[in-house]
Amino acid sequence: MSKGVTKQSEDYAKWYTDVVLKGELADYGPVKGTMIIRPYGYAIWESIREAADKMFKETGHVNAYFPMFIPESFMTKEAEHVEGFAPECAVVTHGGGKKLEEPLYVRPTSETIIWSAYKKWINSYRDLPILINQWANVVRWEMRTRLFLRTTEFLWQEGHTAHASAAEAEEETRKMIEVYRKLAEEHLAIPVYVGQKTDAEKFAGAVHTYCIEAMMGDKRALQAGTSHYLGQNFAKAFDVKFLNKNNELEYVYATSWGVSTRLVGGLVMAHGDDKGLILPPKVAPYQVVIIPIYKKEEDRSAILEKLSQIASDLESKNIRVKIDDNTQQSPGWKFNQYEMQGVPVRMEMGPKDLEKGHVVIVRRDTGKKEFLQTDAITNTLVELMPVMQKDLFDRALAFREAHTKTVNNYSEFKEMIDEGNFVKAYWAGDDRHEEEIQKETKATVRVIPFEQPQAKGTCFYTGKPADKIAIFGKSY
RNA sequence: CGGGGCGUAGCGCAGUCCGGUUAGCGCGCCUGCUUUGGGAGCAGGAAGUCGCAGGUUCGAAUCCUGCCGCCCCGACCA
Repeated sequence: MSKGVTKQSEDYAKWYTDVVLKGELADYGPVKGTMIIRPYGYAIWESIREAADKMFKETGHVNAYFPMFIPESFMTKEAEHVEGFAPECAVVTHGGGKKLEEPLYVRPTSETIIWSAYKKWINSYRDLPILINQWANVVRWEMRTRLFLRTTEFLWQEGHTAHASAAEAEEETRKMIEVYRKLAEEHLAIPVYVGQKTDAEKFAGAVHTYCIEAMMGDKRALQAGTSHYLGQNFAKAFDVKFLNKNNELEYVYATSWGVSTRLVGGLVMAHGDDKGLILPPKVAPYQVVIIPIYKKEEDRSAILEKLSQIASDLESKNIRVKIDDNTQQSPGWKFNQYEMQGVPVRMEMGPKDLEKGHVVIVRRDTGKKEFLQTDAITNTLVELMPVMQKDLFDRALAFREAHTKTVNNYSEFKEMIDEGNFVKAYWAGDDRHEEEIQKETKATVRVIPFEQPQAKGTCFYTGKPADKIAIFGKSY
């Protein structure tokens, strides 16, 4: 196995795979498209999960769990939904050594099984809203898979809420896309465009879909989270009605929303460089890795004693620390390994440092080295963590802004897309126009941002008056 | 499903065209000694149904036939 990772400029896709495999985030499973999430990668997912779960609870949601097996008859109840999902579903036909009377779909998402339960639970407006989230695995038989970004089985959370009015459900849909924006920007340090999907890109079964959309290091777009306003589509399919305050029967209004382990892939591609991963402090399994350097046994014990003191001091301030005193690898090997794994800060201490009462600190994002007096370590690092978190966000934002171009006509559009940019332009086209553009340029409307300019304009493609701008890009 | 490529040690590969002793190399792994401030050195060692099945041949990783699997590009995809 070669030492480093492929350079981004040489082959970005290879770079990504190298970082994920050699950084020990994940490995391939035995079945095509499946993924083993290794402890280091899983720790990153756990951090994302904890942050998200906290926000869900703060917004009034509770967790529950629904079965993985869905009767075939459920899947076929919502026409658009079945059309969208049936081709990519795994189906169980046998159980207990016998052919099943009704095939069971392995959930690709849980709207159907959850709404079949909501039918039992909802009678009156007094039963609403229901604000349930579940953490689960889902299966989609994808043709082309990539670790974290698109795998046959993946982990995610799916919120499924039921409401007594369209307005309330719409408010929930918006509230949750805002939760995702915060998760991406404040926790993962990934800047995102927030807005609405076009009809061509929306969820199968939704009235409309909101999303957060991020730019990766190769300037391609990654859909990082979605929140769907489902209207009464699933309530009608599963006949879920409630008595409103006027004693009238009405179909229930629904939302669903999710983020997945894809976010881990987004994290890799939003911040990584030629040395590997760069983790924002908030998601890093350990924020500081401490590497002792010594030759003689007496140096070793003195250095380790000092370092464990420093480590427990940092831990008392809630900084996650790992001391690597493994003697099998050289310090140089460790430097490279932890850089590949994106640990925010490295601390070194050798005999000379111990003598002088300082340590060496190296920031992963800038590579800058500095000496720190031992009594200043804790305060300095406590202050450094939020600074690094912000710097990473700012850097990603500056990169995205530098590669988002505004255009006024189709030839400019093609040129800018060809160079790999996001394109921002007035848009009044429909599904058909979008398809034409995709055929010619591979780019699609990633999102129609909520944030819009005051002025109206002219659609760059159809020439019609347009009151919205859209963000186009090539996507993962 | 169409086009291209690849299956040889845990990983990455050479050897295949043109059949011929005991199938090599790098990394990793094991043992020992020396090392440790940017992927350590030396010595020794373990590890292979050459993707599977059949055929040709005195002899097959190598030639022939069939099959299986994987990767890349395209189609497809929240």
